[in-house]
Amino acid sequence: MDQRTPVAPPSDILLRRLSHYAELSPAEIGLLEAMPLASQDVGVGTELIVEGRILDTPRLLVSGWACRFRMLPDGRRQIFDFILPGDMYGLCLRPQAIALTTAITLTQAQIADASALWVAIKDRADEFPGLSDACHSTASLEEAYLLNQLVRVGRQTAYERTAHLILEIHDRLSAVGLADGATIPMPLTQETIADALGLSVVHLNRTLQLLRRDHLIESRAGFVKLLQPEQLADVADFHPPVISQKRKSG
Amino acid sequence: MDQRTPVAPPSDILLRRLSHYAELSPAEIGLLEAMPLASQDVGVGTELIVEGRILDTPRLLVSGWACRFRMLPDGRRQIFDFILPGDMYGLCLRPQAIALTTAITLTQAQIADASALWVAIKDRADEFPGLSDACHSTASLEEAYLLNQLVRVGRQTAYERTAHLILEIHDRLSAVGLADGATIPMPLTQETIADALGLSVVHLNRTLQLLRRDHLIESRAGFVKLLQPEQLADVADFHPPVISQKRKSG
DNA sequence: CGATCTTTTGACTCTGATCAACCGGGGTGG
DNA sequence: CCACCCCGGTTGATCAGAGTCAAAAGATCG
Repeated sequence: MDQRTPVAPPSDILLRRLSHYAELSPAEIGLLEAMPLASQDVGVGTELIVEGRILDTPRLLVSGWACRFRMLPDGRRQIFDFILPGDMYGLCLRPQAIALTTAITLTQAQIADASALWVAIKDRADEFPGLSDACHSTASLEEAYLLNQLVRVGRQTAYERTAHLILEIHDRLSAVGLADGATIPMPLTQETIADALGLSVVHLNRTLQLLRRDHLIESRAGFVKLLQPEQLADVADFHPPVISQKRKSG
Repeated sequence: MDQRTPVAPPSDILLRRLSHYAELSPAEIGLLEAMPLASQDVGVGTELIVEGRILDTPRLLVSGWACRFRMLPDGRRQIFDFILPGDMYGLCLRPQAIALTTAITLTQAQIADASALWVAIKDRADEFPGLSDACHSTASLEEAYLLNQLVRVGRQTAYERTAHLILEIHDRLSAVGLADGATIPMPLTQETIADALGLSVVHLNRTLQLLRRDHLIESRAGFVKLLQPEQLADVADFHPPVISQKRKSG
């Protein structure tokens, strides 16, 4: 029944994630592990961020999926980005910033407080250079995803957009160890995906069928498998975001 | 011939801009005025930011327009946002961040170095709280514009998008005193606007004609006039971004 | 006064939206 | 246990918004 990640301390997924972006010292790893292990369960549709409120309670999405979005008066919805397991939200590098969008959970989810991490990189950045770097990297990534989203929605065809989004999600889930090779969980309804891609549900459905018929993806009950990642990346013009200069050369 | 802003020190436009977001102390105003008055002239198509390069040279666009964009391999272009007079660019609150997009000038432009401001808010934020606040606000605004852009392009019709963008630009130009009431300079070609709105030039042209026919705007040689701003805001569902809590109440 | 760029117009196409109905599974309540 | 219902996915038919192609008409600029 419960399809959430098998029991693992909240710090685990975050540790896995941040390690990708910087070398973490034992002290830093210690800090992550000392972060409150208690995580809270919330149901579908829970508001994680409320537009207009001050962003002062950094949190970690331990499991489950969420999204940031905006509604138009007549019910049209645009999803800006997805918040995936291991992502932090409700924080902003700018002090006293207020939330520009609302965010809600799209599945059951577990959330944990991330204030400790926040304090560490904010007030004691020099003690925790790795954490600081890694958090800055995740902020850059978020911006990169937003730009990708804009290109998808603004200039790509339905076919390209869909492929591109799938690749991006695969990339992100891989980074936190939630991809099983080319197979990723896909708990989103087609309606949700459509609202992210700026398409109608019906058209998205047909586009997915096309991708399947072209043997680029395979999808069954809550999962998507990338059959030919290279071709897919080719049609979508997908490039994993580059957010830092290579530090090691030669 | 030369339609740039009448001679005014570079610090002027920035001062006008930042004063909107925070009370500036005499010391802070002094700092802005002491910023190198020398501004450099550059032609159309000059690269202001190069994707992949480290963002370490904060600059001020004193006059002229620019944009950030990305190209697809087959020539399609998505413009992410516009850089207007009084905007800063080439900086990032995150240290050692690398540019996620390229930016080029769309008109002749004047640019000035903004390192002084940068140093002030970065290393001596407590001495310059107003400047610091104001700069953070502009960063938030940039993000808000990006989100607006996504809604336009993802969920609005051509008619709505066009109206929305015009209103946003009017707002931004007003903030730096470049709007003459409801009339704003519009140095962009329709091709450029189309690339921002995710439309074809032909369709944008027809959409503009519709807006004119509906007496919502008027446009002539390099200028646009908003004839019925309220109606326009209504069709576009336009709301000026709110990026800070009201500080004064009662 | 050409040459080039931008805007405009016309005709046609097509991608993607809309409307409506149906299917299938899982939960629920009688 | 079964009927019902609701939700999400699928299909079909039709429509319309927006793209494409092509060319003309204005602007601008050496």
